[in-house]
Amino acid sequence: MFDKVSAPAMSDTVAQQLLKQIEIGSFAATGKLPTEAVLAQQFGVSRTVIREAISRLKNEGVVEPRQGSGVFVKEHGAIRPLRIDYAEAIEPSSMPHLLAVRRAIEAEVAAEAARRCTDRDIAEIDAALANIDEAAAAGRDGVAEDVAFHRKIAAVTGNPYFIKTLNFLNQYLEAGVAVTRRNEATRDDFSRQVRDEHAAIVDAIRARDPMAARNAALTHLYNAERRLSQAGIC
Amino acid sequence: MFDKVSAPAMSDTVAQQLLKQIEIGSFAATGKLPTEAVLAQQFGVSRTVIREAISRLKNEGVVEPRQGSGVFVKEHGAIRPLRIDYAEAIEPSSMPHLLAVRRAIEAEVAAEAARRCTDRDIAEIDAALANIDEAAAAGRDGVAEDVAFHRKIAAVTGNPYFIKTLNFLNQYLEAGVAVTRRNEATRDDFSRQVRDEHAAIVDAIRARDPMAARNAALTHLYNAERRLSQAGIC
DNA sequence: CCCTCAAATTTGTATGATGACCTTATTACC
DNA sequence: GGTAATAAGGTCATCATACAAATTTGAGGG
Repeated sequence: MFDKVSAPAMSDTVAQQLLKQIEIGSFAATGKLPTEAVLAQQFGVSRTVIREAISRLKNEGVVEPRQGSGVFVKEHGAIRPLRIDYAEAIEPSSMPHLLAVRRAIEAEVAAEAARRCTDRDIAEIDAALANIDEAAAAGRDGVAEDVAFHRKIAAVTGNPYFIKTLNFLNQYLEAGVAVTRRNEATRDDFSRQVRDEHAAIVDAIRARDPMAARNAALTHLYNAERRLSQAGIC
Repeated sequence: MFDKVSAPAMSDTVAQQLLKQIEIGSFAATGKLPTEAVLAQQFGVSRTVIREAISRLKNEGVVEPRQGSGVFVKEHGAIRPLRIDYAEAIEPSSMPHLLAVRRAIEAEVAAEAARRCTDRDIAEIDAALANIDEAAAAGRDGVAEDVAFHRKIAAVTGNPYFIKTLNFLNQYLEAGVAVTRRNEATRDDFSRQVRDEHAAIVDAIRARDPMAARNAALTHLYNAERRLSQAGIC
């Protein structure tokens, strides 16, 4: 019924572990993976599972199997895009990891925004903040306004990669965020807490205090994670 | 250059054709694909090939196989990977922006590492740090060792997305890092400064002090940016 | 009508075999 | 001795079969 419970899937875990080893550089010496038979023995699974795992890594452009020769790790001849497997990303266990990345970005975004923001930027951020309250007052969940608020702050940094990265992460976090906000809407203490945290970020930016802004953003996202876990998301 | 000639690879073509049929909506009626056995017969291949093809579509989030039930097409649309145009990324003006993203990640990585590291992790990080000195003593630039050091710290966080993101960023920053390290090697004050900054990060992690680790990492990367600009990179 | 439970269906995994292709070592020839 | 042809072994690609695990289905009993 609920897609979460269904699939630990051996080939998935093997692919994950292999990818991790590759990224760490375990096979950097030879530039190629052990044979399928050896891997099967190491992982304690059949060659079938190993082959499916390798097939995925091939599909992702991480490795290139050559018939008769071996499975070679592809050295980035081409720039490899940052891609996160959807099935893996929506696993509850992945949520804290994705949130950690977002936390890292948002913290630096806040600090950078505090350094570079103009008076006009601050006014726009204030407006975005007010929009969240309006949405709440209107009975909407305010997910879009919340996203817009954070996006506005990212925009004032003038760093397009912050925005890109956050947009990318939001693809995976969106569902969780929506649930949290719905959850927050039903609890006054949560709702007020989020408001205060947002206000703290804006205040620090307004004061042009990068350190305070960073800490405020960190606090906000640590608490967001806590709220998520209390909501049973992760 | 012409690596394509060798392997059309049956599972690839099957996956392509299946994807096309799915996009056309051939299975929209039932919402699920025919059984693997039927597909094998239709395509005139073995079930192995069908399974590999389906495995890829699953990996791409197009379908979701459920044991005992069937292979269902996921109405969920395309997740867009994070791509950065290479020509844009290597422009000097982009370098500070990419560095800012890296700074964000590294700071959180250091904090997280300080929280979760075991004694053994610390020993490995120490070893990675020593490797940099060894490389320097041997007259090498130590780029690989420097990268390995940061990667090791990222590894102890247990967060695969940190590693992925850093690897992704390194694709673009690699060149700049190499130049900086060569530049550092020629200036004792730079070299010593980098050593001290690295040591500060490790010390904070050893002390299990997330805040200090974050600040040490931030300092390191702010200074790295300064050194880059003094070297005329950006 | 509903509940239980067993059979049928379907994907997941394991195993063995064969072919295609590559690498390496050996051999034969000059 | 050097070089090219050849043989041997290793490795991935595919196939075929069998069994396990999970789900769906349907029959039977209350």
